[in-house]
Amino acid sequence: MAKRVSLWNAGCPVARALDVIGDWWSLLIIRDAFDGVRRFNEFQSGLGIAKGMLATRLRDLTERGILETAPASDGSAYREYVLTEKGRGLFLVIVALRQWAEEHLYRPDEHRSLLVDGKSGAPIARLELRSGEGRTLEWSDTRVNKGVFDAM
Amino acid sequence: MAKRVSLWNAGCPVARALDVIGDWWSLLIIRDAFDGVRRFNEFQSGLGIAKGMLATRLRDLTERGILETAPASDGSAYREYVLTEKGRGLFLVIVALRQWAEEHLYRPDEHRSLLVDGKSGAPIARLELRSGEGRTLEWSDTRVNKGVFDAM
DNA sequence: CAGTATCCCCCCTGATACTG
DNA sequence: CAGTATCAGGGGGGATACTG
Repeated sequence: MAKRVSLWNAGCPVARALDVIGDWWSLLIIRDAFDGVRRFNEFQSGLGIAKGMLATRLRDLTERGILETAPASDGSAYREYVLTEKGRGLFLVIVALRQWAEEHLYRPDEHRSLLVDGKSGAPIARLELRSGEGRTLEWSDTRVNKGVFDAM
Repeated sequence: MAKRVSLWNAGCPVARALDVIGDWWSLLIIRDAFDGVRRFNEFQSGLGIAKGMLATRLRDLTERGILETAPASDGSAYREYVLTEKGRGLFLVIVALRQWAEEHLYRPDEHRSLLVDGKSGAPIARLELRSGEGRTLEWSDTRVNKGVFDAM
């Protein structure tokens, strides 16, 4: 973020997304926020990030509308950082990363945290790509329409 | 990648995934690979990345099993970089990023590329989180089972 | 606890030149 | 075209000290 060259205007949503949350710390902060972390020091000690960096990241994410600050829920004098609706929209990105890592980055016997259905406790299903009508698609069944979003 | 502090062993699949593909260029290279880019110079001119950086990134991604090299398909003397099965597994990560950006980072009238069903040309469906039995879930319906060993 | 302010190093990254 | 080598800078990011 705040990098020399921005791909914000590249017309590719992937590039624009990475322009906003594509640095190494942001998604980890967001992941922690999904796990219920709200306070500065919780983020700091949990991530092992330098305080200055964390302050910068929290400010950036807030400016970009992914986090917002709220008065402390426990009545203390400090702010809490919570995900906005826009921020919560990143949940599927986190899940996709998690599922890929589970399938390709772990040995079967390795211990890891697991995302489960809150009620049943059963693991959630693999994300699937579907057509508008609900057919399951592979990557090779898709194609990218370059900028053909004509001026309606 | 190759950063001072690695979260590889953190027991959180998200952290481990970011450790491997969490830098800014990697996902853009992978996105281009999904779009059919295979040659060094195609990546270089398409991304505007410095040649040295690109060489490093391609090497890293190859070492990590996300890309592999193949002899040029057109008979020329050079290598091509193509996604492995592990690399192709990142497609849903790209799609999730794309969908989030489309929903939260674009004005309705803004020009952008579009991922469509290769046959019908219709846009693909929004990814959905589902329980093992197929029920649609929200973030708030889930919980993370911390691994046995590591905190996080 | 929740930051801000400094210092400073290292490495990411770009630019350029060189090679096969 | 497909890289490698080298140099230079800027800022990411850690450590520490300081403040309310």
